[in-house]
Amino acid sequence: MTSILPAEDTAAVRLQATSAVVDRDEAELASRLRLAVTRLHRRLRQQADGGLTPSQASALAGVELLGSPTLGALAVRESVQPPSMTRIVGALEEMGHVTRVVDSSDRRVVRITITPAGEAVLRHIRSLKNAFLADRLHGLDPADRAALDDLAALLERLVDGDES
Amino acid sequence: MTSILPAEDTAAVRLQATSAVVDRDEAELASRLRLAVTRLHRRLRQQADGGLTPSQASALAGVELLGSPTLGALAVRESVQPPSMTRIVGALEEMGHVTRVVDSSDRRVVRITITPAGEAVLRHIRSLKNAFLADRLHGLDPADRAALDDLAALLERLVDGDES
DNA sequence: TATTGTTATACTCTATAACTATA
DNA sequence: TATAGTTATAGAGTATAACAATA
Repeated sequence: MTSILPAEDTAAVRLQATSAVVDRDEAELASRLRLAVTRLHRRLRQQADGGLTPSQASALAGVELLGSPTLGALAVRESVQPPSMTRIVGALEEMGHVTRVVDSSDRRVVRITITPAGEAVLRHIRSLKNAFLADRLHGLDPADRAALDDLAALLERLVDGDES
Repeated sequence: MTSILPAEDTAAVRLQATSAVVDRDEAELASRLRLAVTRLHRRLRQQADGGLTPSQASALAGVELLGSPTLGALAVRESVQPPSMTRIVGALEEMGHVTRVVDSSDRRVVRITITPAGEAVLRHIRSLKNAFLADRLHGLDPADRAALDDLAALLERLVDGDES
């Protein structure tokens, strides 16, 4: 088993970096990440793990994480417009994975709550071993998995915004 | 400036890992990556850097990387079906970023070649400093950027498949 | 017959605009 | 008037099926 990480050391390059070089490198890195994410998304799109599309799975995880968010708050987290979230939540509700409850103190507001069935689906998704990515990751040594943990954390922070 | 990478060390967890735990961790990691990529893709979708959609930019980069690939080979790399690639390439051709040339030895085959204008667009995209991701990455210290370079390489390998 | 790519058509996801209900 | 969410409609991206050209 070989390491999934490239062997080359970039320290020498960094030592001679000027500010302009740093800016250029950052822009190039951003471009690489963007292209890789675009292609990976297409691969992931082709499978509906646990019967959910990627968007539905992401929204359901968001409902769990945020804890009965309003539809609007969920739309913000998922970077979609409210009408799009109405549709996604409608599909999840039809499958019995969430409930939509009108807020008693402000009846314009709808709160989305995950159901036990929804929790079960999330557990199922998180345990899938034969999905595209799980297959790619299978059998990595601990060092590579640690790097991947970092990568996942990084991607999550990049999406959520960097308030630190 | 703080490090973009998480501080916690996962080594302790790994040391006590049994095979079953490793499998479960891999599945969970795959799930995290999938959800993060889904949401990040939606953020990236909202901007058309350099006048290209993410799909067009990815295909154009693929043409440059593969070096005048056939339409079919490009479709495989981009994980889309041939009819989809016909459309993407058609758009790129209309913009003058690629040319479609019938192969002389097998006239069923179309070779896609990047034009000087296409190369210029790729350079432009790679130098954008105010795109969503570039903005997120701006100001990282060299150590973090080095880590990010590795993570980008890892992400690219995950998409391309792991033939090592 | 098999293969490469295109055309025709339909589906999914998301967006904007207009609307309803509530504040 | 302003806000939260929904409905109506349209656009982008991709897929499958059927087809044309070539091998």
